[in-house]
Amino acid sequence: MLGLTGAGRAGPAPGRIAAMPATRSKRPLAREELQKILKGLRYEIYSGLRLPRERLVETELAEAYAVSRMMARQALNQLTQEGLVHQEPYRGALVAEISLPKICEKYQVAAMLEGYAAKLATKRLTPDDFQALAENLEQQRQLQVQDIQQWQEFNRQFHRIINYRCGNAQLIQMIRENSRFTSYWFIVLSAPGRITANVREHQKILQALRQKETEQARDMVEKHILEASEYLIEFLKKNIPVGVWRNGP
Amino acid sequence: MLGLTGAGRAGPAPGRIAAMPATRSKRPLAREELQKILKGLRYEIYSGLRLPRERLVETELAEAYAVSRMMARQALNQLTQEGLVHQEPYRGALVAEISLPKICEKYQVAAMLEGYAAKLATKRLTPDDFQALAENLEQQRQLQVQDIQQWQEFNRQFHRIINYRCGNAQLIQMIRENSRFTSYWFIVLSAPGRITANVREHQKILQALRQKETEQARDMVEKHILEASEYLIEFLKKNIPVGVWRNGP
DNA sequence: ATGAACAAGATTGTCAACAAAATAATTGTT
DNA sequence: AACAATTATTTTGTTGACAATCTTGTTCAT
Repeated sequence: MLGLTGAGRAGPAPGRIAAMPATRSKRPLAREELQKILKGLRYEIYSGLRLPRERLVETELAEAYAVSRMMARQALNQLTQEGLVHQEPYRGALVAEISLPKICEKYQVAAMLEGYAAKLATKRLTPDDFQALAENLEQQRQLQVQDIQQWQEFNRQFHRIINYRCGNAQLIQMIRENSRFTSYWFIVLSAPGRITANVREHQKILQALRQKETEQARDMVEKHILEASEYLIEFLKKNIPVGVWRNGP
Repeated sequence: MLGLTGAGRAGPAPGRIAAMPATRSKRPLAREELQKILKGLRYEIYSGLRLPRERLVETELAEAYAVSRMMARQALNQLTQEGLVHQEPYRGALVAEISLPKICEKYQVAAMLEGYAAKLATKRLTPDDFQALAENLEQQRQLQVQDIQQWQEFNRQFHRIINYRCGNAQLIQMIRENSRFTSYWFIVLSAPGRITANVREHQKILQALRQKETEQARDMVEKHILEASEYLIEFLKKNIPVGVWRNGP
């Protein structure tokens, strides 16, 4: 066995002057390259640039993103775990199919996660948080109907304040991963008229949180998200975007 | 763009007689090798054979499991994503530290997930399922106090029947991943005396499910798991196993 | 024509050698 | 002897070549 025994993590290498002032290293830091191709691919898939069932050839990706094939490979593995890509041995990777039932499931999970987060948060929200939430709501109310982009940002912020006060890092992690998916589709929810309803629900949620009505707060958040998702599903059924299957795997 | 356009997934390669009857291929099918080292490492970490902060050197693992270094590498990446291993660039991999707060979080998440699953399951459980649940409970009741291993199996089965009827594949997946962690620690719960209490709670849960009391079923499952976890935490506080930190990162 | 055998090309999976970084051991200086 | 600088060793990260597999295109017998 090696020297590093138990707790004694040897500090930074003792004798070593910082020889290079700015040029960190010759190698381009593959950690960042992986993030680059991951972000790029996620964007391309979510935004519809890469359609479901489209092939993702390793060499092509490697060239397109100017990374090694191994990096592309690793990125594909990661995306497979995230559910965006489907892989089969010796047959390569395709953009995963998105089906209406799958979207429903994702939103159901989101409702569960954020509802529980709200329940936990009732015991941990600070006066500062309530202040921030109230200000956020006030800004939402004053918003014009056409500021969809802006409202979306406020909406995300509102939920984020609550979620991040749940006190459970695992849960926060799960919410973040899940909402990587849902937040893309959320844009459709911003149909005019739907915004005012949302703001009203937000107000009720804030009220419940203030009065420490844990179960009520949870119920409200759950229903809030489920209702919004039903709206989205209804919309999608009428107006299916490219690459969404009605009843997929 | 390549040939594989749209839906037309070409079937299995047309002309090719099954030349080799049994010997599938020369290569040992690395897919299975990866599972081998993954399972082995998970077991070693969970069972305490590998303690937290212990170094996991790629070459050593490769030799120990008779796989290539790349396989060991891949396994470590996977385990890092699962949270069992901690990695730092150019410094290697250590067994992740387990802290009491982390265990609490995992159980809280389990309670949320399975509670919601129970809620959803009330609308989908079939008469056959109820039959199976009732039989399971009967067997639990007739169990002797010392049959801890056996009872654990029944307990897992009971919850599995409910969870798998939630109708949400995403949720099932999350439960499965989470319980990879919790199910190991669950063994401690089987303190004598605790079993009878558990069986009583199971009975109440079954009753609520039968009467389609969705919210009540959910509450009960949540409390059921949280209570059990409190018991476990209490036990761990007094009798900390090697490799569990009281307040870790 | 139809469809099976075969060959050619493309793509994925794996491994081993090499480069970069970190850690440990050694040497030299005060 | 204590500390800094250097060298050596170990370990990780990456690249490129090669093998296994799948896909496609062609040929040939029926």
